[in-house]
Amino acid sequence: MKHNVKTLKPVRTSTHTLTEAAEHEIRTAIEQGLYRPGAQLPAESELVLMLGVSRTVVRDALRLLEDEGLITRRHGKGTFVRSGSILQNLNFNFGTTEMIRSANMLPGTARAAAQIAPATQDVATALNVAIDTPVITIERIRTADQKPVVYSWDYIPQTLIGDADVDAFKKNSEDGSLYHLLKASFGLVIEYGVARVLPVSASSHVAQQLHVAEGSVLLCLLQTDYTAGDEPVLYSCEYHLPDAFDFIIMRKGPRKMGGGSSVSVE
Amino acid sequence: MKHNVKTLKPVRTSTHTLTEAAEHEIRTAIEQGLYRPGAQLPAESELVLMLGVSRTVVRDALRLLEDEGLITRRHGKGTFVRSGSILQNLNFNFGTTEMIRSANMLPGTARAAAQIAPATQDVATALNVAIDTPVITIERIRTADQKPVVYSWDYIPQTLIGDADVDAFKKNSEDGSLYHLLKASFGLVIEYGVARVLPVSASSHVAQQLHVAEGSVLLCLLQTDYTAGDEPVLYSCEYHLPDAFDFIIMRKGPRKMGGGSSVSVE
DNA sequence: TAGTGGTCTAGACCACTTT
DNA sequence: AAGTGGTCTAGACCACTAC
Repeated sequence: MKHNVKTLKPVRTSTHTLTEAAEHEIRTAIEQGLYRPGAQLPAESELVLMLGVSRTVVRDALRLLEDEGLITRRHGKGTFVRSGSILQNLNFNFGTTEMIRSANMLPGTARAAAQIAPATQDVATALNVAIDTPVITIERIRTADQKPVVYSWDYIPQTLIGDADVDAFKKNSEDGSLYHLLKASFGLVIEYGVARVLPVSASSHVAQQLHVAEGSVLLCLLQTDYTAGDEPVLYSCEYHLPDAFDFIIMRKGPRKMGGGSSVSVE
Repeated sequence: MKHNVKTLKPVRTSTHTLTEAAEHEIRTAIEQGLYRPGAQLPAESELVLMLGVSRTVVRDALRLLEDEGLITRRHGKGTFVRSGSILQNLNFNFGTTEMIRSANMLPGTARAAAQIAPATQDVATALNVAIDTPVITIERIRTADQKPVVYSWDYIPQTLIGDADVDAFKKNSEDGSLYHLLKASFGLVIEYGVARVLPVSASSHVAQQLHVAEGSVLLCLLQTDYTAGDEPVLYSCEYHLPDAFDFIIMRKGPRKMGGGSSVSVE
């Protein structure tokens, strides 16, 4: 067997680990059609040679792609490209804009308002601040192909932001990602979110914003986003039209709960 | 620093990896209160000594616990026990029974019926069989503390089961986990599930089963469960009372999408 | 028997946090 | 400077799947 072994070993920088670089290369190869859905990827040992990295790096990269649903690995058989990659996957924390875009629709904002208001009980609890603490409050109607699909409220503690920037939020929130704004302007990097999902009946106010009948069924996503240090940064309440998207969740397990072991921590 | 270093190195068996054994030990130590919420776990290097395994095993075990939400790891600081562990976590694929039990309620079945019927379009698509293929069809009303909370339909291709076992399903489905039955009786091990979550309005039939008004808002979970070989085994349609449980999802990211790298796959 | 992914070791160096 | 978790290496052996 011959292979084009490349040894373009990258320099590890603070922003790119070898694993991330390897993952990106494999993903790109798949997306460009070098490995088609259903096809088998080179063996891990091959990838080690091709990428010039250790097997640990290759395996970590493949694990990322597997978590994402892009590939599957089968013991003794090989690694294969998945037939249909799963989108709208709630296991990943993308914003509404990105979600609409990935559905091949045009994202937009029909209305955006930002102000500073005292935290209600729910908001205060979610953000772990005292009730009535001032929070940046953003109300938005998001559209896909000009049609309203999501009505949302976002809350950010003012203390995390500093003053006088409410307008920046209003301006930014019209087109873009809050995540990006929080990172770029305030150095707040969201690491993960915890979402509650529940079915609701549209109140007259919400119904009006989304152009549906009062009492229509909607999906409500209540989400708190945290930094790596587990500090709550952003609380969101989103009302989704049920027809607009398919929300999908990959559920691992059931877990093989380990029985008696003989290793001991004390 | 002194530590009770135990070197009870377990034998790796086909059912228990070292990683699983280590994970179980650490989890047990936490659950028994040895490490309380907010407290710091021993450093990875300490755990290596205490458990008598390599750092790889320790890290893999900690990763499992982190995915589960039991601990958090902070670069440069340490590993800590989470304050409140997250239950009803939709990232994991437990059955309704287990879910009710973990909410400290008494699980039960108000009604269970099993029969063989031809697959409808939806069922056939989900299970990747031809339309009208015979499938085991199970209808159930699940109760928590005697109160109906979930109305569900489960579908399993008959070819996976062999004949004449419909009654086993009826009998078993009254108390227990389909997952367990599938594994114990037919060797079908579920590795993961893909769920669609959507809000619905209760039809008159469903409303009657759950003792709610017609048109009430319900959460519908449409889930397909797969084996390790990505073969669909079980398709479920569950209608949940919105008040009964809080469904929670941990969402990773937003991802730091890697920019240009210099590793090449070809 | 050969090839695959899964597990595991022992050790190194790096980046982040605290003292 | 010391301690932590994060990344990476090189190599070994195991378990599963095919031929």
